[in-house]
Amino acid sequence: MTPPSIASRLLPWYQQSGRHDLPWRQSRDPYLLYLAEIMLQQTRVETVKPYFRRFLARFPSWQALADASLDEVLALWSGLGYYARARNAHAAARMVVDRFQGEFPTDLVQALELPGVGRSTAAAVLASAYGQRQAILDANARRVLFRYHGLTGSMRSPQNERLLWQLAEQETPAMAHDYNQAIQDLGALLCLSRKARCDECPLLGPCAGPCEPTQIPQPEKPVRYACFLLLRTEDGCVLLEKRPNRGIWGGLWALPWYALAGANEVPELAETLRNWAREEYGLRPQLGEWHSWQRHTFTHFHLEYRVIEADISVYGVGEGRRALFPFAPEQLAQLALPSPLRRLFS
DNA sequence: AAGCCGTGGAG
DNA sequence: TCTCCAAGGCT
Repeated sequence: MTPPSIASRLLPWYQQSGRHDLPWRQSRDPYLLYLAEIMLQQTRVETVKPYFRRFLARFPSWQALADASLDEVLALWSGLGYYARARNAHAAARMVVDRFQGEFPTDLVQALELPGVGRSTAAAVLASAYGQRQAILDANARRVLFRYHGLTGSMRSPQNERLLWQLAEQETPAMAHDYNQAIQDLGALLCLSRKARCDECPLLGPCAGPCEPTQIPQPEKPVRYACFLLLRTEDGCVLLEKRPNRGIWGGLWALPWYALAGANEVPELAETLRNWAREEYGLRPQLGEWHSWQRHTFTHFHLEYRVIEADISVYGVGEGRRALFPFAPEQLAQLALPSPLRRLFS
């Protein structure tokens, strides 16, 4: 007892009610479509729009992106999050230029060789850029297919994962480009995760209804504590260090991060910080004002941090184990900074 | 396979 | 204030 195909009802609705004004909707440029797909991973459309505009203006082609420094790429990604996407996009552009003759692959297997391009992203680009019949399975398509076919259990269970991909392939018509956009619009506009607007849905009837996947209880996020050292030189520069490409804020510029065991004040914390600054960075800062506690939530932990101001009179690069670089206040806006630091400096 | 990787809006 | 979650992919 299989329900009728989704496409027959979905496509007319899409023509009428779809989001046809999105900046990447009209183009068939593989580079532009690729960039949109990467930025949209785990990220809302409205958040992406201004980043997409700026990024495309500065890096309008594979070649432009490949020629850029990673530092500048990250600077334009700053605030968008999941910075591995930017590092991967930079590497992918170089791979397209060097290995694929400057063209996004037309073959799914080759597209999957690009770092940061998984099955759904590759399929989305091949469908929209080249008109191929390729099925996507993003959060929207997942939710729509899950409900339409009345699935039960967890969305992410291996069984449902296989089943959802199978359904995605099965439902995707030859006009995959329009269908892929349409099912994403349906998920974003009507088939919402919390309150599905079934009364307006073109799939009402054959759809099994707004059945919900069984929620896997998410483990509580642990809280970590830290203080950030805001070091200023006598000529007003701020000292920043480049974070390693792995881990939180990979490749971005940040303040020295001293991990604390807890939120409780330690009597000798100032002395500890001075010793740490000397051993790690070769500095002898004069500590100043504490900022108030702030909370920043990452994917898998909360960070409670406070900034402490500090002045240094003598500064030389390379005196400690870890390098710090001075930046004048007017330079900071152009840097690849994580959001909390962009706020701090603004 | 499950943990890792950001951020901001919605409720 | 807090949790949830959004055009996922990598290790």
